[in-house]
Amino acid sequence: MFNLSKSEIFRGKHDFNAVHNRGRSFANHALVILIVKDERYNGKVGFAAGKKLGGAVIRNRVKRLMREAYRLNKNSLRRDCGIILVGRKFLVTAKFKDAQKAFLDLCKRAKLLLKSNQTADAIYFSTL
RNA sequence: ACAGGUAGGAGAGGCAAUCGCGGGGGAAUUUUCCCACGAGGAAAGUCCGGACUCCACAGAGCAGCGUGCCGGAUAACGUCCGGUGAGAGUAAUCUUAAAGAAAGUGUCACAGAAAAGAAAACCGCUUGGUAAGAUUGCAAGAUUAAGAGAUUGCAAGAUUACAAGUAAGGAUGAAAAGGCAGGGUAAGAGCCUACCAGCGGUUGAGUAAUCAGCCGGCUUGAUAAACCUCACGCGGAGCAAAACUAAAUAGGAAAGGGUUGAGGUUGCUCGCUGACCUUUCGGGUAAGUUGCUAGACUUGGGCGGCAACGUUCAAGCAAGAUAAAUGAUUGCCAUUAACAGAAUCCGGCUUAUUGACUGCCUGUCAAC
RNA sequence: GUGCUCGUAGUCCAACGGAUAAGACGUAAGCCUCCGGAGCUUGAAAUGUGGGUUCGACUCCCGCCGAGCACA
Repeated sequence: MFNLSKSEIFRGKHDFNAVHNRGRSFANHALVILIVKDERYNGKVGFAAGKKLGGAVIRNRVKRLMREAYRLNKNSLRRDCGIILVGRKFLVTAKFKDAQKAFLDLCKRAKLLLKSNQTADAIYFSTL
């Protein structure tokens, strides 16, 4: 249910450039979302963290936070587009709950959420 | 007890549950389940040294670069260990690119007399008596009534100029051609002597750097992290190395050069190799597999060595990704805790770093 | 992975091993003006950082920090 395997994540310069050039962007203090509406992508996602944020440890942490937020909520998102998440400085010191909240807010603004579904938290706790 | 020095290990989360990630193994058989494993002391900087791969299994000379007290360790090193000299500290201890300045060249600002040929005389000191000469003494003596006394000669002579000697003293400077004391001298000077420093020789100790003793002559600025000399070392490129498989209109086209030798082999000259190379135009790929982790390996013990380390025995297998794997939530216990993420692999160096801990040593104070 | 270059006032730049670190623009104060501008005068302001060599270091050497470039 909450798997996120390699085949669902963008690989290579080619895909990143394509989304970056054609996509629409939404941003808040924590992260930036780039979206391209294309059914071929089938809900693939990419994670990025620039060198400005810090060293390898910090960039890894930012990417992990974003991936966890995406993984736990991906069933309530639309699947007919490709997404790239770019980390911002807030995530360096943020806790997971704050990161997830920021992510969901941004998804609402980008109209990525499926209306009929329960909230992500409800799904999460029902599996426990 | 306080202060300091030094060596060292460990390096902040642990346990349980749930959801996930990476490659591996197994079961199942087409997408699931199970199992164990999964970042560091610096993984970093890329500052050195190797292994490995390809180019002659790696060649010669010059150039270039690096290292630089001595001995040892090591695969190797610019690393480490032990020792010597020099410097710092009351001491424990620490620091040290520490060969050669008598092969040659360069530089040494300002100041100062002089800054590198044993050179140089500004002040000072001494001698000469060459020149000038205030003044003093003695003698002669124009003029004069006398007092006075021009002038001349001889002697002494402050002082000035000149000549010569002198580097002990002053002044300048970071540095002034050994230091200090005595003798010596016209005044001075290694001119002579003792001690110290340095130089050369020699004897002894030590593998050696070096140390100690004796003798000798009598003294040589600093800088080589300036050029340089000497000794030693270094062939080049790097896992995007290298090999294989596949795909792409696809072993493309044009011009130029080429077995009378293209290109490669860091720069040049040789030597070696031996068929492609360069530019332009047009068009693409940038995918997979191997390399890829069992090794100068890890842990523990014995033996040798002051030590670095070597050797031997036993046990063990411990990441292998490729937009690149360690995270999230809850509970309990600790506690609010650093720097930080493998990318072919090892040995070092350097830098970043929380709160503590352990061993040994030194100094001061107190008590016995 | 490999190789190379560069760090000097707020900015752009100079500077043989000899210092009080030069210049331009900007900036501060004053003069001038009814006010401002222009002009004139006078200032302030720097060697990325820690060591070493040297009598003396922006300069030479070593270690860090930062910036940039090139190749595969």
